Amino acid sequence: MFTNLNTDPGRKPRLVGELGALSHGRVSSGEFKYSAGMEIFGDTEPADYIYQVIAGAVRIHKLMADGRRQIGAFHLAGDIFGLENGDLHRFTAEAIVDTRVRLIRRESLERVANTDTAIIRSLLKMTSENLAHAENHMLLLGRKTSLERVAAFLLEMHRRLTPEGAIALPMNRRDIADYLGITLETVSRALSVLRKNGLLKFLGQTQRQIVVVDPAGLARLTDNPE
Amino acid sequence: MFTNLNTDPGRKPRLVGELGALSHGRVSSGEFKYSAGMEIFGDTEPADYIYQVIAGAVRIHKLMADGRRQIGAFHLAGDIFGLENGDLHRFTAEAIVDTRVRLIRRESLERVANTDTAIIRSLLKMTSENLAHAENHMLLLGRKTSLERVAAFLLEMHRRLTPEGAIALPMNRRDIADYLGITLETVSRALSVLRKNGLLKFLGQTQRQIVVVDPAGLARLTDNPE
DNA sequence: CGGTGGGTTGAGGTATTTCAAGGCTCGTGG
DNA sequence: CCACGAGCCTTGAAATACCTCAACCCACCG
Repeated sequence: MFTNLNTDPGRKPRLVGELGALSHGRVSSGEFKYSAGMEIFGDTEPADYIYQVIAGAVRIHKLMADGRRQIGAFHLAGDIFGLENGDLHRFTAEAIVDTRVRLIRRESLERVANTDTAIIRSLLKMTSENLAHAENHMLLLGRKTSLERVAAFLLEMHRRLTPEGAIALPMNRRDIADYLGITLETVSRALSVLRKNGLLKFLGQTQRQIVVVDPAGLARLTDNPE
Repeated sequence: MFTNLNTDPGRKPRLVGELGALSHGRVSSGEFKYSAGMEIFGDTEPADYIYQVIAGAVRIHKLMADGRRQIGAFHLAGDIFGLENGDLHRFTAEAIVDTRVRLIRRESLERVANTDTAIIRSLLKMTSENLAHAENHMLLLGRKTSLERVAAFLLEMHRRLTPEGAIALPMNRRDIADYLGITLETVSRALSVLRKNGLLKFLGQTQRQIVVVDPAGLARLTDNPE
């Protein structure tokens, strides 16, 4: 019943509002499916396309030589990702679950942008939103405790994929850990603490857990600007 | 002799290249001086101006309710800061040392941007550069050891304010610590280790230290994408 | 000169990591 | 249709990187 909360294709794609030209057919775009775990693009690859999640979930990350990983963001239905100013991608992007994605040729976007300032403004707005997210995430990574990080994560997911109140998390504990800069065991322990304090419930024991949170209670634990 | 390396007003301001209109006098701008420690703008204040460092150094930070601080970036001669997409600043900005700053009315920039796509493109480019910096910093804050963080910091400063090879750091240990998400004692210990390993020299014991680094050696210690 | 604002270093404490074991779910193939 | 392995999650116990607290030093300034 709750299984597809997060991948609901009925959700209104945000891009339509953001980049009017796309819906006017002035920019060439295609659609593509990636199954869980597939790489969408790699770090330092040429950024020939930008992407929009139609349904599913995507993680973007950086990897260190010894395997340490930092996930910079999760992208959910409606989100744009892979937008770069330079010629190369700065993250690797992978589908977390089976995911449908719209592809837009960058070249075609550039062409339209030359004559249409609204398009560039949209790109600027999206880049600014990514920047604001990264800035808040720096505070989390630099200064918050593990409990605060996990509370902030749940609040973010609550805000982004819950009209009703139940969250079906598409990502596993390792993904959450690499997003929050802690280990998967610490994530698990923090979730247990929150559950014991009644700020969190697991509905059903099915692999991808469905979660109900108490946003006001969690907000008291973190210092979230969002 | 090295005292003012970092605040050299002779350095070519980067803005001239970035925002041509400013040098054409089509955007109203003024100049202002802030002494060390002064606040330039505060978190959640209206973003009526954008700023360019002419000489000196600025830190921008977020503060938690209990005083924990995360510095998002240091801005040096030539850098633009305070550029927001929304109406409010998302950081507090303070002068680290005595600093000269150029102010540009946002309203006046907006007006020009309506007719000049080059301006919006410049804003997009600058925002993207800030984003790229934040993305790299997330990896540092989430996954690097204290030694790797300090090495990365020194490399960044080396790249940004050293044509010659000596760095006069404008910020103190607490600022560095809050930028790197560690404590000032840990910064100090890491610097001592680097010094013992010959990757770093202090020139002169004067309050604001001058530092000479071995970039290749430091690079081996971190995983820096920059 | 005495105080203040850095900075370094040591010793001990602690949050988080690491290592390890065990349980649950689900898909697959005998 | 059941057995089994793989993936995921949780929990415990021990190790450790970093933090906290504290002492001390030095440079600078009124």
